Amino acid sequence: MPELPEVETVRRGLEPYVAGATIDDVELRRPDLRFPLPPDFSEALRGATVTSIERRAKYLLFRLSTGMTFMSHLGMTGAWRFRDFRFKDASRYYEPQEAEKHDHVLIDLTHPTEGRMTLIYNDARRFGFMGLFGEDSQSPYLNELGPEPLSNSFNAAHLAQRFVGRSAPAKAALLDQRVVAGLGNIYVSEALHRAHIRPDRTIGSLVDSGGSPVAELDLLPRAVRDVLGEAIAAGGSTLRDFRTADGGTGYFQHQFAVYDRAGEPCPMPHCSGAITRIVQSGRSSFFCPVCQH
DNA sequence: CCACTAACCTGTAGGC
DNA sequence: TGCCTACAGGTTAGTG
Repeated sequence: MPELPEVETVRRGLEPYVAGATIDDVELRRPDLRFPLPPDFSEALRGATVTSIERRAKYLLFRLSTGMTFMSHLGMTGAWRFRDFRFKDASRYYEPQEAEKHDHVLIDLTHPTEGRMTLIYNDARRFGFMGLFGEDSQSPYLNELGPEPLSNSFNAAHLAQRFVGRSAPAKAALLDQRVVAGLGNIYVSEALHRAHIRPDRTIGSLVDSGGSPVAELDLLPRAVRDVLGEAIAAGGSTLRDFRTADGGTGYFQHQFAVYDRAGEPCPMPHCSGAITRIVQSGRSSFFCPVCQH
């Protein structure tokens, strides 16, 4: 499900209700997610106050008053939703409900002004996982990540340095979280289309003999930033089951230029191409064979 | 180090 | 309706 824009949408949805809230209780209904939960997981959370919620790449980071950080990765189908039975705002009232299928972790919270609520982690495929650490650098998941794509450290010079002399296809290189952190299958296709780079192009060809980025590679960081920024503004993309914490959907899927649009005309102005689907390392890529090279 | 495949797990859509 | 196959937004372990 979630790439960077969807995770950022979740973060923004949780923040007003979870930041400042104290964790009263943790219930593990099915703790065998992609990786085992830390043994002291529940104990570390119980009684702590969530001081802030941050995002790094596709990871949600709940900073705790104890100095620890509780990390959540949503995998393909992970979602956090509220079962909030005492919100002060009546328009946000949800009926108390029985746990639903694939509800794996339940966190009871009390917020000083918003009241009590339960935060529920649901994940049908259980590709999501959670972690607990004191410093980000202690987390093996975080400490090898490449730059945030919305930060200044993500630029063409960085990509040229990572791409020089390598034969991997552009698609695989941008999915590699060590190169740039937060892109997934949708936004790689969209960004490569904007930068006029075919997903099967060898990345070494994007660097000239002096080690400098060629013209298309110069376009790529801006293309990535633009598409992610627009997707965040649209609340992410809902293909099948992505939901914000209050049950809403994203809207960016209506603005896809290429993703899941095989056979449709290329939306690039003055381009006569038709969107084509190919499979790379077992996953779909979409591109325009006319304006991407 | 690099490139590629298989695996993890469940649900759904489409063909017959 | 049932059965079968293909595919799905991610990441890691294992293989050359």
